[in-house]
Order: sequence, then C-alpha cells, then structure tokens
Amino acid sequence: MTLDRSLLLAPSYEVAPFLLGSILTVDSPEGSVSLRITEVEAYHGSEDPGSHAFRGRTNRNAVMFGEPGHLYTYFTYGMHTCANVVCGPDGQASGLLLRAGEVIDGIDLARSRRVTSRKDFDLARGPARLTVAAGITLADGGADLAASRIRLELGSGVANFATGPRTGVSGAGGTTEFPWRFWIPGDRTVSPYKAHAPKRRLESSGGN
DNA sequence: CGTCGGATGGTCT
DNA sequence: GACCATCCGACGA
Repeated sequence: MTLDRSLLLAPSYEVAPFLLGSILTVDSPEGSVSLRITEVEAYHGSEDPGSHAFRGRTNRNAVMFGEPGHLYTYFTYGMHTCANVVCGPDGQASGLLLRAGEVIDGIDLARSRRVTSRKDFDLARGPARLTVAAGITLADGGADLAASRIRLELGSGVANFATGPRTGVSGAGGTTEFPWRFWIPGDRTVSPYKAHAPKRRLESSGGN
C-alpha cells in the first residue's frame, strides 16, 4: 500500500487522529525499524504562533509549505532532530510533529541506537528520541513518505484519543487556545507533558 | 515517581 | 545575541 496523499490535504489538526496508530517504517543499511505512532502535535501556518511557519516562509521551513506527505525535519537545542509529516495543500504550511511511537519491528536495531533507554517503551518516547530510534536525520528533510526509504502507512485512526496543550511551546501557542497535542490514552510510549521552561536570564556583561 | 539545570548550535531579529 | 516544537543525569521521596 502506498500513501494516499489526499488523506493529508486537511489541516494538520484535523488529520492528527488518523495519524495516531499509523505505521512509519524507515529502511537503512543496518535494517528496518517500524513505529506505531502514539503521539503527535499539530502546527498550522500563519494563524498559529507556535508554528515555525508563523512568520512566513524561510529556508528552514520551506518543506512545510510544499506538497503533503513529505517529511519536514529540523534541528533544535543544538543537538536534536525532530520530524513532521507535512499536511494541507501545496502552499499551506501545516504539519504534524511525530512526538512518540511504539517500536513494533526492528527493536534490536532501535535499542542499539538508543542505548540510554532502559525500557523499550522509552525508545521513541519523545520527538528527538523517535528520530534517533527510527534512524531519521536532518538529511531526510523533504523525503517523500510515499516513495523513499521512509514510508508512512496511514491507518483508519484510533477509536479513542486525547487532546491537550502542546508540550514545550512558549507563549500563546502553548496554551489551551491551541489544544493540538493528540495522543493514545494509557499508552506507555506517550511522552510526559512538560510546559515550556523559560530560561532565567543570565546577568549581561557590564551590568553588574 | 517527581523536579531541576546544563548541554549546545542553527535560525532569525 | 536571544530563543528554542529536547534530553539526560542527579537528586529527593
């Protein structure tokens, strides 16, 4: 089954329930890893202050404005890579951040990539952990999820899902005004919620 | 189980 | 030069 791109044409916050329970498979020379997606967050263009696309198109976020069914990757906190599934029609920046998944195939390979995980449910529990476990890197930005080493098999959604404010998002985008975090209730692979932690300002030089 | 702080560099103002 | 769509280890219960 190849990915039906038309199922991703709606805004990401409408597509989100259908991405839960879907299967993401990543091939590599060492083998393949498959994840069952258990948690996502929606980001939606210029109306959404939490989105990378809020201030318009830039070199970094260009993929988000493109055709649905591609992968938008970004580098953050100086060391982590996160991945989104692009949604919405060409020209509209909408995406679903892959926040957590359950490894259902290639678990030995995933363990070897995530040696700090003590439990299997921790392998892809968190957006940056997920990319490591799956073997997704920054270079996979723009990958076509219908025809590349990374493939998405959309399911029919899950019977029950929960929603809430997005994790780690600062400002208005992190409030209940945008309850765009979606997860499968009771699943241990879902990451713990954390509010945005503002960093205390260091004393500037010369200030005394 | 929980909270807390440091790491570390690209991106945009 | 401030701000991150985060993770990990340390420590306390």
